[in-house]
Amino acid sequence: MSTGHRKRATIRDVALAAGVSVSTASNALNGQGRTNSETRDRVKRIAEEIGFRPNALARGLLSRRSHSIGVITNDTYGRLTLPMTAGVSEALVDHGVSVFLCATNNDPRLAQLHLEALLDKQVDGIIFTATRLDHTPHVDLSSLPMPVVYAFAEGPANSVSFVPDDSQGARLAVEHLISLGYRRILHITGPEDFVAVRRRATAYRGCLDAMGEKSEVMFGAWGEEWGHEAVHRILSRPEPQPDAIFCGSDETARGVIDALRDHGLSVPSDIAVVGFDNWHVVAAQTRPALTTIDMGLKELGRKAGLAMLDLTQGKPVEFGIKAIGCSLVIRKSCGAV
Amino acid sequence: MSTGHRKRATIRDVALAAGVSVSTASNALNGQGRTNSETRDRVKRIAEEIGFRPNALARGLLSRRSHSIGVITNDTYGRLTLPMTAGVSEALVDHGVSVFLCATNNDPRLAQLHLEALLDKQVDGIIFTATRLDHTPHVDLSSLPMPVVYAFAEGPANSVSFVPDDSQGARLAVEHLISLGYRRILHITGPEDFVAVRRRATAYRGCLDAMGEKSEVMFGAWGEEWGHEAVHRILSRPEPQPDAIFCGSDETARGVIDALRDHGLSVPSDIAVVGFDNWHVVAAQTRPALTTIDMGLKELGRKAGLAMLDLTQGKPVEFGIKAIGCSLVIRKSCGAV
DNA sequence: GTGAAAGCGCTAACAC
DNA sequence: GTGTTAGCGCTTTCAC
Repeated sequence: MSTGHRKRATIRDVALAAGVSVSTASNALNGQGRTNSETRDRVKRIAEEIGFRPNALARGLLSRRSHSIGVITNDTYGRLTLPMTAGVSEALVDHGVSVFLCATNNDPRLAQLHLEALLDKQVDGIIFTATRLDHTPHVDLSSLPMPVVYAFAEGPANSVSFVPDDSQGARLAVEHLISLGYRRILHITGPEDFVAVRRRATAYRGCLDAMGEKSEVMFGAWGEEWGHEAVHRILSRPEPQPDAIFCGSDETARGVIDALRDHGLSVPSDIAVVGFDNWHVVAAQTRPALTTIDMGLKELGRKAGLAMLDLTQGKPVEFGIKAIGCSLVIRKSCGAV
Repeated sequence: MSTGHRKRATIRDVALAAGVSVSTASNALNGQGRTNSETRDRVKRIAEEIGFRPNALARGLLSRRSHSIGVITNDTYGRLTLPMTAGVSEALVDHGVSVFLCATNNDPRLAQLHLEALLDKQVDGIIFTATRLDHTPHVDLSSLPMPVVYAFAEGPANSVSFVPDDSQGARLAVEHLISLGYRRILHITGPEDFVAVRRRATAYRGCLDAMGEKSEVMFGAWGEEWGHEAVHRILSRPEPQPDAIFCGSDETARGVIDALRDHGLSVPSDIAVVGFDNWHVVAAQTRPALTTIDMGLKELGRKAGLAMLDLTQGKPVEFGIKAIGCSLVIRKSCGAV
């Protein structure tokens, strides 16, 4: 059985077979310079026949563009990284750019190792990504010989960053509840030291303030357990109870919904619930299925990829932190028709 | 503010600064040939000082080794791919090998595009990965000019493949139940057309047959909903009821546990439950937390990475499909102390 | 021990 | 239009 480890055809083989010089072959293949259309077609046909593919290493050496970029992430689990990286990759593959994925596992040594490998490989740019917006790289990205883009992370002021618009996402959720007539809306969310948590909470308060309604935020751990605990707490205090709960994560929302059911309250007729993340495995399987906010991570990745493309091509790119709009996904837990 | 886009130091700069020729600098840096130890140290020191890093493109062009490999996956969601790729990457980063991640999204055009980009970039090898063992690549990997390794996928007989040992994993689960005294063990699992589902079911039946106990397998869709439905079905038939349920996925197990609770049965005192996957977001948050089987995906990725390393270095690698052992993770739903 | 020269595969000036 | 030449950054004979 052929292992297929035959030597690969080079442009010399093409030139030889076509009876032209290497440079003519190159010109013909790349449509550069003046080439007789007949020779050009012949060269192209022969290249196709012998399965010639240009060596990107050689090209890169000359052009100083490797057509590859690196994505550095601290996320091994993949919930945020993979959709985002898929978006990046999708934006770039049509331009022949491939993506090195480097998971640092929050280990500075690993981060440094990966970074050095990327630099050696002459990547055209680096995208830094993290599990939380206020996470900082374990390596110095401030003076690299190539552009750096931050995705789901906030870089320094003179950099290009893309983050989900947490404020707008929270507003989307709360305004949805308000439009359905809910007024006593509670916010159960994650730990206050997450910047995203604070932004969502602030936006939530803003909406209720504008309506002249009271607001209340309960900070806690991420996860379902906190949802249970929070519900127990509020149900054991005097009336009036909230008529809707906006949760800072789908996991918390799931905990909230389960706890409400345990207490004999039904969602959404007794209390409506909206989550945040649209993490399918959670949101689609709560009972009832969860109305939630989608951060559009893939699109965020696509935007980051396109910005990187522009940067590598020397096109002007607006600096600063760009907030990407979230969208509302309506399921049964609130507002389904 | 410096953008840092200064021209990078080449080996010529090092040679110039050290007052030696380029070839001597090269020898010194790589410890090749005969070099005066004093010159060698000087060259190395100067290289360090001016921040010289060898250009991997130039090196690769010469050595025909790019020190990069490609991972092709159809998984955009990331549950399986990312831990595995992290394992691959972890095994390789210390050897200076970086990993291109290519998500095909099950689109043949995209798969072809990615494959061509990888070939052009002279990757030293390709690892193919999928969301299910019996998924086939959308591109022809049979006669590539570099080695191919299959991870969580079964390649042709003359290839190197790593898969979880589904049979052993299932046995682990069932034997755990048996050792705890359970005898009427039911298996609620996924769709029968998955090879992994069939293997787990066969191993399950084998264990019960060996004990002289009856076995029963219920195939269905993956997901929690199927868990609910299956429980409703069994509880509405005549006695005797199972005393334990082995589920083919954590999601199904979660559905089963929730449904049992709805019916006033408690886990594990009335019925014990074991899952499969150890998908943290599911397994850790069921009530009670789920005893389940871990497929060791990261380790599987590491093994695949190491095999790839050997292949690229021309070392002998055993062909065929290697099954990687699963492990039992004990939580509250069965067997916790 | 060290350096000059050749060449990996490709592209871009510049003659012809 | 086409071919010759030079060179991207590096490693590797092979003289000296």
